[in-house]
Amino acid sequence: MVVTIKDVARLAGVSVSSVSRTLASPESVRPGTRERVLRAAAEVGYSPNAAARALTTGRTYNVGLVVPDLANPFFPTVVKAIQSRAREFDYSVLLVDTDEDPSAEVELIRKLVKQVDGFLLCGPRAADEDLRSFIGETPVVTVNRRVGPIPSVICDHTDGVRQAVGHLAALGHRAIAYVGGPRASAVNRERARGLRSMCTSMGIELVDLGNAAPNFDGGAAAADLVLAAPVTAVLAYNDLQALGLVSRFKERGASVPEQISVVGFDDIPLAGQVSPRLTTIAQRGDLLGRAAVDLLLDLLQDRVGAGGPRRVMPTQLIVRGSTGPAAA
Amino acid sequence: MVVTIKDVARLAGVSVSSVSRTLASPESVRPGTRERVLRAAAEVGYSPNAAARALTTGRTYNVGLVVPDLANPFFPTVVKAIQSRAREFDYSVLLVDTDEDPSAEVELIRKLVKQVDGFLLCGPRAADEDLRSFIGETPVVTVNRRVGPIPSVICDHTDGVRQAVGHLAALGHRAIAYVGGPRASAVNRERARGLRSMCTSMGIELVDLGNAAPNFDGGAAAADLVLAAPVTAVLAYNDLQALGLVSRFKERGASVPEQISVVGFDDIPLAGQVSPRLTTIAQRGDLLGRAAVDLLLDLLQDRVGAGGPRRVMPTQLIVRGSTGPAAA
DNA sequence: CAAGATTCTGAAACCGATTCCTGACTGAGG
DNA sequence: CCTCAGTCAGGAATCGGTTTCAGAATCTTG
Repeated sequence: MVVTIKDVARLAGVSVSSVSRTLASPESVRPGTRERVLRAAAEVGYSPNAAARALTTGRTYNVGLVVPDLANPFFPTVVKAIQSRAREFDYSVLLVDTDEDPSAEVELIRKLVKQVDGFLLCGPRAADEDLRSFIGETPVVTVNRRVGPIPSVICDHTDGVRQAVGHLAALGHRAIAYVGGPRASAVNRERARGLRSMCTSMGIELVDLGNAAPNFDGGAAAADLVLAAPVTAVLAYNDLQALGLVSRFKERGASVPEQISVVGFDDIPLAGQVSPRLTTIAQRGDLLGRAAVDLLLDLLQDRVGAGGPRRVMPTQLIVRGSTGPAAA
Repeated sequence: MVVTIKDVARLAGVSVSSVSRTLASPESVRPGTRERVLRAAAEVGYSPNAAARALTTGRTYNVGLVVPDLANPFFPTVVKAIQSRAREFDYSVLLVDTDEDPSAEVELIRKLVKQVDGFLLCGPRAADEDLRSFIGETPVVTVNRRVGPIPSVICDHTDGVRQAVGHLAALGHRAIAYVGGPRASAVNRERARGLRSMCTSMGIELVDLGNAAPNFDGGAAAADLVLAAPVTAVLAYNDLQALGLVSRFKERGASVPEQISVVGFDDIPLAGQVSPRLTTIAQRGDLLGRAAVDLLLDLLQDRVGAGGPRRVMPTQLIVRGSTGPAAA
């Protein structure tokens, strides 16, 4: 049988109120009582029923975590960090994978709204107005996306792009291509925008190759477009794409970085392990996840964190073997 | 304000019981009433409070999902499948990543036990007796591990090993090495055991290189051991290790598969995309996850599935470029 | 059309906690 | 020794649903 607070109360010879109080704020109860209650609780192995607690307090101690695609190695890093940080505060994580589907995303959030105290939306794909519709209803923190007044934790992608373009320019590249990610991805839009303005200001020609799937095959498919374009370097939306590019370049006999330089995004674990090792713009998924949890928890406590409702994390260009001087 | 069942009842001009009934079993209520209730519910945008429901029914509609390490690309596949299958039945997934720590695993399960209807334990690392201690307390399904009478969904790793050894033997290999995974991994034990018996019966010499970390670096570290051993082929505990092996072999100037053949395990997405493409023993994480959810849900309905409390999924050797005829 | 069978509906108990409110007890001070 | 303030503990209401039970409404049937 399940043991409830009543069992503990009976065993300790006190009322349920006293048990509840003892567990919630031990100092509000006399030492003798406290002693007996704790002993009784330990004896029967009592642990409170989360549903009952949620019902009275209105707090579930759950957070909803929404990711577009767990198969993208960047997200597990974030999810791990979120899960572990949330646990520290006794919060559990309800995970939802939307498979890059904006409408599924909205629907799933709707369904979960009563089961969680708030949401962490990683790279949400839904439209701004849909996301905005949740404000007021439930606390939300977006990760790597900025939507109006919604608190967010983002990486400074613009700065990352700046570093990458600077790096390529220094290597003598005068024309570079960009392989885009999902149209619905805010990160993609921000990178593309940053890239345009950066290239313009540095006098570098930018060839936009449109949107490709944010995975290995998407990159491989785009590789031939790159080779057909008058460029000596290519930036990919993420590392998986970059790996796909490199792989297809090899097949086509285009050597990296001698003939073409490749820059990825994210610095997934494998990026530094393949050959050639991938030059990439790193974002620290673990820091991102941790900061997102902290921000959401601040929100839940009604203390808007000292850092305000948005936090920006640095990005860093990691130069490895996939970039080199521009081909003549 | 939040809308409750009372608001719906008032608006529809019926009692809360009728609203509850209408939503739970529409056929038990007169069409006219049903009509009004549904209209009212839609109008105010009612959705039931999960905590309240859990309190009365004793069912949370949550399942606990425990994985050792989400960063291992095999697990996201499983998690995605589990999440999506669970959603079909309106179950939510509480995700826990134990970071390969057996004691954390037990502790986390304990903490979640009141919040879920049951657990899915993917490749649990805890000791048999610890896992057994949960039986009776809460429904549990283990994935890729068999513990006494606990219902489980596993891949036929022994058969996978059989296929791999047969493949290598046919290629003329007479001595092979095995790079092990985590000591706490049941899959590792099963593979090692199957490997031993298979090699014995086929007259192939097996060199056990002990346990390595189940990731790229673990494989890279083991590569030198492999080269120092009198073998012409190596089986790794998983694909990440295999990739690490290949990478380090390249650095050492040992060509794959000419000088040494490499076989991985799992068939993670990248396995078919690197060069040389990895020969590997595939296990379908998606099928595994889906079957695990179905089994757990059967358990929760007290109908032990037609397939009984254990289900075995096939494994399949995928022959690609990393294996070839044994070096002379 | 009345009586009995059947179908629907509403009132109320209940799930397991939290928390407000009140009364009992304690100790201090006069 | 009595009063009063302050501390501590218990009773009861409450959260938002589900479900049992009994009575009301409807339908059959003779």
